[in-house]
Amino acid sequence: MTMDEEKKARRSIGARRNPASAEAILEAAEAVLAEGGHAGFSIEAVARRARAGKPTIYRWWPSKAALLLDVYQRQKRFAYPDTGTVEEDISAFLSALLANWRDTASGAIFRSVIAEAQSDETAAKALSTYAADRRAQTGKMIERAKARGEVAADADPTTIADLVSSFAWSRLLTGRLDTGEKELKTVARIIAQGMKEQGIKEKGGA
Amino acid sequence: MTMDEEKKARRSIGARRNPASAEAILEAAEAVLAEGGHAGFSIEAVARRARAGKPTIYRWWPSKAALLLDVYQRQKRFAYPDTGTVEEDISAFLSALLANWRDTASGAIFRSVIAEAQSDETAAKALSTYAADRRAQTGKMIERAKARGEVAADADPTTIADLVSSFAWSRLLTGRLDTGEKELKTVARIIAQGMKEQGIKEKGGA
Amino acid sequence: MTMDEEKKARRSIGARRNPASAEAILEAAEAVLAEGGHAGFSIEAVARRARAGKPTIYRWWPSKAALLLDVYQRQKRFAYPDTGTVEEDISAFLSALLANWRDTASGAIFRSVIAEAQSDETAAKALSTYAADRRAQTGKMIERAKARGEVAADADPTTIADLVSSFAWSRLLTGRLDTGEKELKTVARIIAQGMKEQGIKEKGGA
Amino acid sequence: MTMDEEKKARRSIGARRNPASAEAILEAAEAVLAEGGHAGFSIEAVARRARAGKPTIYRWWPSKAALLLDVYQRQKRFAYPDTGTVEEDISAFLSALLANWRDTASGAIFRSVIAEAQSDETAAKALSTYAADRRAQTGKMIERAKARGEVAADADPTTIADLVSSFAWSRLLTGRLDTGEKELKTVARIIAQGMKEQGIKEKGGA
DNA sequence: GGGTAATCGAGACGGTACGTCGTGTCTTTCC
DNA sequence: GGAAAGACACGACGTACCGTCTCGATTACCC
Repeated sequence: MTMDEEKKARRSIGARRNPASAEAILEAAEAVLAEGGHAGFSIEAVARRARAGKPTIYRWWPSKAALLLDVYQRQKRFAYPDTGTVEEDISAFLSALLANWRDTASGAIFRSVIAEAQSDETAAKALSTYAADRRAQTGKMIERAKARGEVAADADPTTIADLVSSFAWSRLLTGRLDTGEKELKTVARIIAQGMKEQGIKEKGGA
Repeated sequence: MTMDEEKKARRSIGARRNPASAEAILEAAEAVLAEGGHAGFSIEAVARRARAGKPTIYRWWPSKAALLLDVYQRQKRFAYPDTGTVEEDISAFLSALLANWRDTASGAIFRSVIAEAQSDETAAKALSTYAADRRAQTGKMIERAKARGEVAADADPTTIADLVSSFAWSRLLTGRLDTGEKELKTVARIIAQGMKEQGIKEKGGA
Repeated sequence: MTMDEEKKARRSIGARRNPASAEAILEAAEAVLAEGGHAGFSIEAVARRARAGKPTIYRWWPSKAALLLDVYQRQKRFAYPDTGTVEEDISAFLSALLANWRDTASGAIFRSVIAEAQSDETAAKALSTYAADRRAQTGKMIERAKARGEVAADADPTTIADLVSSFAWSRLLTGRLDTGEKELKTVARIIAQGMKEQGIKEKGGA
Repeated sequence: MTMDEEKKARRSIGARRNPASAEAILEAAEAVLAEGGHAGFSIEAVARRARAGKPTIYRWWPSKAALLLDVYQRQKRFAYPDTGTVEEDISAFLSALLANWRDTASGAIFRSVIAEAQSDETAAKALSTYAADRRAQTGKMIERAKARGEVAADADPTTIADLVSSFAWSRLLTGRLDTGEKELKTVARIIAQGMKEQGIKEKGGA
């Protein structure tokens, strides 16, 4: 079936987008990225692998960044942990995130998105939006903690979330995804500890 | 002077590196980056602008990233603060770093370095070495705090330094260098607070 | 017209070779060779002059020599003589060949081809193929003579053809294309005479 | 001894040419040519192999061609055969010449000289002189035959010699030095036979 | 139900940049 | 002043992709 569909070159299905081609291109892009990393990722390589014409790609994705983003969107997300304490939540979150990046193509893909965003305006905007959304999601962990009274009332959840994901980004971008559980726990503990007294210090410091 | 010196093509000054060429190449690299951004930055363009041969560049800088890093370090003039408390040290450090990235070309340059490192293996290595060095430098702030008894004895200075610089990287890479002083202070406080109790928790957790 | 046609950059005309590009490249190659000689002949220079991309040249001509050979064959307009006797055929052939080399650019071009073949393997192959083809063509003169009974039945036409063209090559390579008709006739006579008795001797020698 | 002399870098021996360097350069040039052919032959490669500085080479040999010619001159020549009949003389000469080119570095060297002569004026002149000298030498074989009455009185020895060596050149330049004895004998026979009747035909043809 | 229009794979096109090699010139240091 | 050493500006090498194009075949939609 898959064979019948993909063995022979896909053809036009009339004056409209062929979903099979779109699918094949996204899959090929993911595979190319997983195998060769950002360095080996080129429209040519994707077209070759997808047995698609370059113009077909350019028709639907105006830039490398657009394709990259679409590929990243296809990646499925893992669930946010809810362990009962914010420290363990953070630790589990970091552990799951790094493992996901390490064990699937997501890591390579996200690295590419970030890299692309440094020179491509569209990618930058998309990444910015995406990151803000993630921070909001991650912030919910903090808000839960706040509701439990684990965290100072005036601590900003998104700033804390930012701190957590910054750490993960940094490990991704410098190829240190094999961070041990112990270090992750240390980081989680620092952040969790730091949040507690937040309010008191704020008053005193101002 | 500059004219007289640079008008005619530089020549070899014997079997050793010509500092004038090195200087011209770094200057040209900076200029090319400033004008065309990361996208327009190529060894060819730098060579053209510096009136240098490509092999001269490749002789001294094995990769695009190595050159970029040199340009970055050449431009960055940056003093590590020593205020007396680790919280203020971190806050001042972040504030100065982000301001430096925001107000000079060095932010754009460092973004390029990071982007480059995502596709080029030698670039990754160069960045890795550089980042480790920076962590060690930043770690000294933490060690000073430790000596003063501000920090739990078994807190790892480089992990803390990593957390601090991760935050800065993340702001750089997502174009949020205009972070307000207040937020920086918050971040500094969280980390500083978190470090205090580190030891106790570690014992309990182990 | 030529202006209108060539002023703007040629484009692809679909997934097939663009004859206009091929033509422009061959013309440019000829011009470059005429102006700079073998020393100044480079693929880069041809591409520049033809306003063609280097890959377009490499796509169709695997080596410098292949391009040179095409230029040579494009320019050489050359009819094999058929005078009725092999001696006069050879004499006329040599005379016409040397005159063609002397009076047009083709001599210089063919010199380049031979020179190129001494260092480039693919060039050597290209020349080898071409030379074998030429020997076969020239050999037809001998075969006609054989049919007329002018030549011993077991004389190998290609060996004879080789002897004839060797003489021409040697004159080309040592810049002695102004060989007088008389000497050419002498050479033709020796070879023609020598062929006659070939068979008898061969028997005796074996 | 050779070790002691060559192991350590040669030094200047004062304000005059160091014969050891000249020798080392010529030997290196020969070796490079033998190993890599004309393609691998470069002043750089020779300098590397001879452990000599490039300027030292340029000081004494103004061009690649000059060095090449010097290398060729160093090759020792084989003796001209004198078998008693011109046909066997020619056959033996061709056989020895091709074997020499095939079995020693001479072949590669001479190919290079010829190639170089196609673009370098100096080399062209030197080759021209050398070839004329060789023709004169080879011509002596013919003159001996003439004295024995084997050859028509008015046959020009150098033209015949030219025909013979042309054949050899052609085989060298097209990489066909493994020509069998039989074919060489055929060629020798044709030329020898052709010379006999030379005079008679000349009269008739004129 | 026949013409039009947009799609598809394919791959050539003019370009730019890659990283390497060789050129011939230069200068310094040592003899 | 010769020689080793090696840096220098230059420019060609052959390859990889870029983004654009034109092609011929293939439907779906609209008159």
